[in-house]
Amino acid sequence: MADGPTINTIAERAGVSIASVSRVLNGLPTRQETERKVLKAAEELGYVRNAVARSLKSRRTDQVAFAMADVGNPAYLAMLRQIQPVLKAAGYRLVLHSTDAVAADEIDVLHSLGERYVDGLIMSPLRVTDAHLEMLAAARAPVVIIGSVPEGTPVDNVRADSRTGVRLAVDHLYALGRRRIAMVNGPLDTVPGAARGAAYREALEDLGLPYDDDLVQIGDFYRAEGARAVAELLARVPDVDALMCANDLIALGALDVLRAAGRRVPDDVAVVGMDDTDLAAASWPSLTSVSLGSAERGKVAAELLLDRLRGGDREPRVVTVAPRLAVRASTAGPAYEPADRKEGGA
Amino acid sequence: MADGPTINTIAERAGVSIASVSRVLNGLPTRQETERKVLKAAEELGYVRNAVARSLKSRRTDQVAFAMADVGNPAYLAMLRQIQPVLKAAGYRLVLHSTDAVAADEIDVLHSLGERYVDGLIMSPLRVTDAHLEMLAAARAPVVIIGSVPEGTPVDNVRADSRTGVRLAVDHLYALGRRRIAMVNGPLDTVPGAARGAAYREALEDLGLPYDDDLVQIGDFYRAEGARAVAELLARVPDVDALMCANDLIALGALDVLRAAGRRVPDDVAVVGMDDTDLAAASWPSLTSVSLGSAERGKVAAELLLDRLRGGDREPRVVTVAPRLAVRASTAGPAYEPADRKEGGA
DNA sequence: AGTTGGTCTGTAAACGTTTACGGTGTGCTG
DNA sequence: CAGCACACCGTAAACGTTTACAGACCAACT
Repeated sequence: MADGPTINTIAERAGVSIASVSRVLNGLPTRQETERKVLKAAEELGYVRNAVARSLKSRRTDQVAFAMADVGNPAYLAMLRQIQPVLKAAGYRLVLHSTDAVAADEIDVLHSLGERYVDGLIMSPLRVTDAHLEMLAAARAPVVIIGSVPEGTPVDNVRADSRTGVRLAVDHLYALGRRRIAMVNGPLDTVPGAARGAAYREALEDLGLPYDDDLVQIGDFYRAEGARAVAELLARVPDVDALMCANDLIALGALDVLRAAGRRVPDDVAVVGMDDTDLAAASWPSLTSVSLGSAERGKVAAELLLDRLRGGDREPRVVTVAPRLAVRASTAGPAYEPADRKEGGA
Repeated sequence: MADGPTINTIAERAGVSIASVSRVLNGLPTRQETERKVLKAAEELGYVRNAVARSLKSRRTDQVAFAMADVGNPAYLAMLRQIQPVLKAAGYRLVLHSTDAVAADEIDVLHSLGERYVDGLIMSPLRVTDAHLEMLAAARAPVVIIGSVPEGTPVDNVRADSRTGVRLAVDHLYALGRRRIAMVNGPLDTVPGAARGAAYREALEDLGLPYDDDLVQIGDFYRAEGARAVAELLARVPDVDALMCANDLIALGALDVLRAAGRRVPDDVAVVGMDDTDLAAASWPSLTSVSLGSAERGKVAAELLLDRLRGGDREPRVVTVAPRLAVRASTAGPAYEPADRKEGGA
């Protein structure tokens, strides 16, 4: 691992100045003869341009960071899957941060923008505190936030619409004739928990269905917790005929419990999940799920950032991605089993 | 986004030289008074050290790259999940490459090591060509390969053991009394396909079971392809009582077809997948699957790389990670349904 | 008082590029 | 043949750090 050749080494060997070498390497107009000598020397030496030195001079790194709350979470992975190719196509490298859902880590990432090791940042914070807003206002590089940020914050912003998402699901269940539609939610002090709970209530009201406290069960966003919550719910309101779950994992837990209790899905109880993760198509019965467009949000975020890196000095933009209901067997019956999707391999 | 303060700005404001500023900022011994002035100025200016300039001088970037074949593939994601925290804890940033399973892209990544934008690389190539070996021999930074690499290649190497993995599964099926054990494989010209096919044959021989061409069906590593393959297989050998699938997705396809054909799992036909992805625990019945230790391979690879970055100049090391059989309901029956795993949320 | 030793600080070079500027040589025109 | 325009090239500065080296200062010793 001896020291590699630099532009100086080439200059010596080719008998020209470093300026000429640089010009050739950057495709600036040069006499053929010089170009030939330089390229020959570079080739022979196995020269590769030092990205760090170039960055120092050019004040750009061709790197973009993506800070996700949790490397394990399928929703963020869906974003990552879309972000990666967009950046790659534009010639940027991707630096990945996992903030482990810790606000302090998110602030750290924003702070580290000052180190200028990336040209921009896409971040999906799980909650936006005042400290976040302060750092965002002072950010030393363009930032795109996936999630909601107050009006007036000087960053581009890509939002989901969980309210409409929940409504799609509830309307769907209503259309199928269900009238005792319960909600199995995660903690209400989380952003998604609160939003989805409120949206459920609204959707019922708009349909003219009574809101019944007994039909709401709070657990957590995990499979086992979801199962526990559904078990309680079934004991309390045996006549429930549909479950709106705040999450695919909760919904999987619901399927476990319903199966154990001998309730048929969807005949006796219909089940809807949220996030439309890979798990939804894999479960059995396959799970109807509300997609909040993680994938698309990732793609849009990457495109917004690229746009800004290309110099757009326009107003901060807000894009809201429309939710979509993926109807499968857990509400619509076996005819909706997806058997023919191509999914990633080996 | 005005130009940020540099060490020079601080020096001026504090009335000292840039050398003193640097010393204070790096915790080298300094007179209290100087230290105070510098820190005060830095604080007031909101100074953040420029990572690029520092890297140029120090010849290290505190970045490590991970090149995975496919951002969508759960096996690589499992590696990523382990690699990320290990690097983060050691103070390294993670640069993520997706090579889209294209050999030329992998070569590109190896080549780009010469740009010195990272201190090291973890790579999981889907196949190792001569071009790979050449680049590896000339690599300008430490590399760890996840996958197999010939003896004598000067890089650390973390291997799976799919042969033993397949044997674990086949032995398990045999112990359950199955004697017509079929294999549903992916293309034989892929590395995993070939290895798993050969291992299946070996395992049967060692158990004294006859190898029967009719019991082998080639499809592809996707769910729909798996389903198609299993349908053909069932038509040809209706008395099959166990399916060894080369992949979890194939196995999910198998479950689809068996259900449609009215065969009970595992009573009539037992099913085993490979890779032990999240999908295995989510499906119903839950899927017995051979884990080839993707997660652990990622972890070990990260640790090996860190070790080398810390200066170890030792021989290249080879670590083989032992496979593990995750027994679930698709072979062992409902008692093995996992109902209580905590999995990632929101 | 002159040396010694020690602590702290400043000057300047270096890391490997890019690029503004001015100099050289060529070929042309008058 | 003098003069000019032009194409090409080299010198040197700059990007923002780290660090080797030497200078300045002070206290203490002979």
